[in-house]
Order: sequence, then structure tokens, then C-alpha cells
Amino acid sequence: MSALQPVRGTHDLLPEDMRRHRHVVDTARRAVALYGYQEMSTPIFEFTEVFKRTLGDTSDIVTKEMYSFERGGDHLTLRPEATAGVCRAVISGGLQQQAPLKYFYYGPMFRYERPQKGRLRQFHQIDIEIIGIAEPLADIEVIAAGARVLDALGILKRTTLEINTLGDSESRTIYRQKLVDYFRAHQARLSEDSVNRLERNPLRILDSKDDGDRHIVADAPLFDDSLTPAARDFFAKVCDGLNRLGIAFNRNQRLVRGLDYYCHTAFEFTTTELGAQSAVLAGGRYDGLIEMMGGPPTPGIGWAAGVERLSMMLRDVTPAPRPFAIVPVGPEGEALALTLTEDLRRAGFPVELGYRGNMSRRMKAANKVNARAAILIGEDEIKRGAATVRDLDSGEQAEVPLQALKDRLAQFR
RNA sequence: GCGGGUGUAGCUCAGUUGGUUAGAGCGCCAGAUUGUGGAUCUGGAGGUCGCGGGAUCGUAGCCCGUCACUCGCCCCA
Repeated sequence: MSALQPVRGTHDLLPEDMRRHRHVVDTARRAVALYGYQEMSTPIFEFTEVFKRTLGDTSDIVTKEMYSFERGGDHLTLRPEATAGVCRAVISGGLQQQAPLKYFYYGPMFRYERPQKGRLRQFHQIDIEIIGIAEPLADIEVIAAGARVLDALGILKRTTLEINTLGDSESRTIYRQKLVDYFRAHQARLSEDSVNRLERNPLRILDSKDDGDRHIVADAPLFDDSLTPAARDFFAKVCDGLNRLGIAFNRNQRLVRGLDYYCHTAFEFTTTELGAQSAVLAGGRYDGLIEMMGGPPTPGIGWAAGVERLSMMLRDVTPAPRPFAIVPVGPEGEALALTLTEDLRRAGFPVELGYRGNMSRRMKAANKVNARAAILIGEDEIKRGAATVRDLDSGEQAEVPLQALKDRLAQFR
């Protein structure tokens, strides 16, 4: 543990990384605003109970991934995901009465996992939730908003939308039992991981990467055969809506969510560009969640996307804005440069001042900050009440009276 | 929590079967250039060879341990 190193699984976002990061978040915020989602935020830590109750005592997140601590007798946890906090806020404020609630969310999340590509211990998610609408129209809208965000980022074409239904609770109870019975019969040939999953999370076996498991899974009962007519109809409506919007998807019957409050639609936009991590934006319906937390029965659906993962998929780095560079020459130049710089900044122009060195040095500095133009202030210019403006791309330069300087700079926009 | 790979300058990497002052490119600083950037040339700074122990006359290179990074498993955005 070296104190001069970032904590394992955390990263500094230096300006270039930060620009990508900001681009992702700003683009998403703008895109979902068109769908009526409003930004909100909750604390980054909650009572541990908030996550324990919703994620279940035996889930991996609760048993080994939470950053928990105790302070003043309270058991607190840095949030591993956003939905639980949002739902807690809804209950705290009695907001379900104002349904539908449509929220956009951005912020850091914390999971104590072994870091790898596209997986960090502190990472950031963008997230939308629509709470209070049980109709399939909400599912369609949420998925469409996700597709819109990916499209606006220019990466939609490099992802695949996988979609599945987990049915209603009746369907799921039936299916779960069939599945457990089936896998019990083949338990001897299942991988060790999957035998463990039999107790904790049998649906997950469907998604096993073990070759032997895949063989057994191939003949496992299908969810479709356990769906109630109502659940089947719900899913058909979602698929139909996506078709009508021209959003391509693959039905993936192995796409599952382990936790009990999930139901109906589950979906993931996946990619092959991020190593072992495939999901870039994923979500589903969680009609049972708010009730499970102690609130009134309230349906909800949403998705989350990892900002770091999305950033990694961006092809072009957003360039830093190009400033103007003031290059003073001599003491009189420096004196005037100080006030002129501030004057231009107040007028809305991004301006860098060449801080030190001879003229050559300051011109180099101007070049290094990728300045659009240099503004030279020396004895000659001061005498004439002017500045020399040099276009650093073309190399052309001309003297401009100080009163006309802002108009001249505006032409570079 | 489990398994594989990698640690040499700010970055990317050389460094022969172990041999005496550990190199290059890029970047950085400065000069050529006291009113002109990019290009070029010259010079300079910068290294506990991840860390600790061991073997050896002698280690960046071998052995053991440890830490970090990285890839994968579990799980997940």
C-alpha cells in the first residue's frame, strides 16, 4: 500500500480523459432530456440496509463487493449502483404520488471487485429510471432512449441489443422450479460454479461460460414455455414497439437477472470491444423493488451505463478549445497585457497569457496551448494603440487597432 | 476470492550466454534567435532497473518472497 499511488481500481481523470468523460455525460443528458428525463442526484452513501434489503443478503454485491463502514453507530455503504438510492429517495419523499417520475442520473459508484479492463472500483454511471408506469410503453421508451444515447455517441452500430423477458412473478416461480429440477438431474456434470449457482441464482447457469455447462444448458427448459399469457402478451408488445421504432434486437433467452424484484423486460446493449466486459448499457424492469424496500407497490424500469466503458468506445477525442495567446514584449507590453487579457476574458474570449521568457519562448508557449492566434503587444503597438494579431495556422499577421480587436478575434470563431 | 502475464527515465521501449561509467526515440529545460511559434541543429536535466531478501568475485538479467499493473474466472455498467 503505497500512499503515493491511487487506490487500486481508482483512476485520475486528467484533462484529456475528462473531456471524453464529459462528452459522454453531456451527450447522454441532452439525449434523454428529449424524452423528458430530468436530472436528479442522491447521496453517494446510504444506510447499508438500503442495499442489503434490495440486493439480497447472499448476492455477490452484498457479500463481497460493498464498501461499508460504521460511523456514530450507523452502518453505511458507498453505493454500488444508483437505483436503490433513487427508489429510497422516492419513498422518503412520497414521490410516487407524482408518477410518472422520469429521472436522469450521473455519478460515481463503488464496488470492491478485482479491477480489469472496463471494470473499476470507483466508476461512473449514467442512468435513467421511469417510476410509476407498468405499461410496456415505458419499456419501449426506456430502451429507445438508451439507443438514442448510444447513437448520439456514435457507437450504436458497434453494439448489439440483447433482450429477454423474465415474465411476471408467477411465470418466474414456475420457470425457476423447472430449471432447478432440470439442473439437479444433471448436477454431477455441472461445473463447480454452476452447482453453487443452483442454490443462489439458478437462472445464472443459463449464462455460464463453461463448455460443459453450455451443453447441458442447450437442452434446458425454455422460459417461453413457462410464461403466463399476460406476461407473453406484455413481451410481445415491447418487441412490437421496438420493431415499429426500427430498433434492431436479438432475443436472448439466456439473458437473465438474478434478483427477485426484476420482472418482464431485461436488456443489454453489448459490444465485443471491451475484453471480458460486454455490457455497455443494461437495464430492466423492477416492479417489485420499491415495495420490497418498504414503500407502496410501485412499478419501475430503467438502465445504467458505465461512463468509463462508453468513453473507451469513443473514436475521436473531443479537442480542447483553442484559446488566443497574448504575447507581451517588454515591460510596457507586460503591463498592458495583464489588463487586456482580463478585458478579453470578460468579453467571452478564451485567452492564455504568455507568462515568461523572451518573445520566442512565449510564441512557443502559444503554440503549445494550441492557440488559434497570437496577440502581440510591444512598444510599437502601444505607440499606435494597436495589437498585432497573428493567425497561428496560416502565419499571416496584421496590426489591429485595440478598439477593433474584439471584432477581429470574433472572426476566428 | 481464484488463475495467467508484465514491472528499466515523464511516455514507448532496447539492454547479447550474469562482466565494470544502464541506453534510444519521443517529451521536458535551455541555447542557436533581446520583435515572431511549428521545422532543424546543439547542449542539459531526469534512473533506489517496483520493493525486500538470497545465491555469486560480480546481477537490470538467476532463486525466493512481496507489492503494483494487466488479462481472464466469479460477478457485473
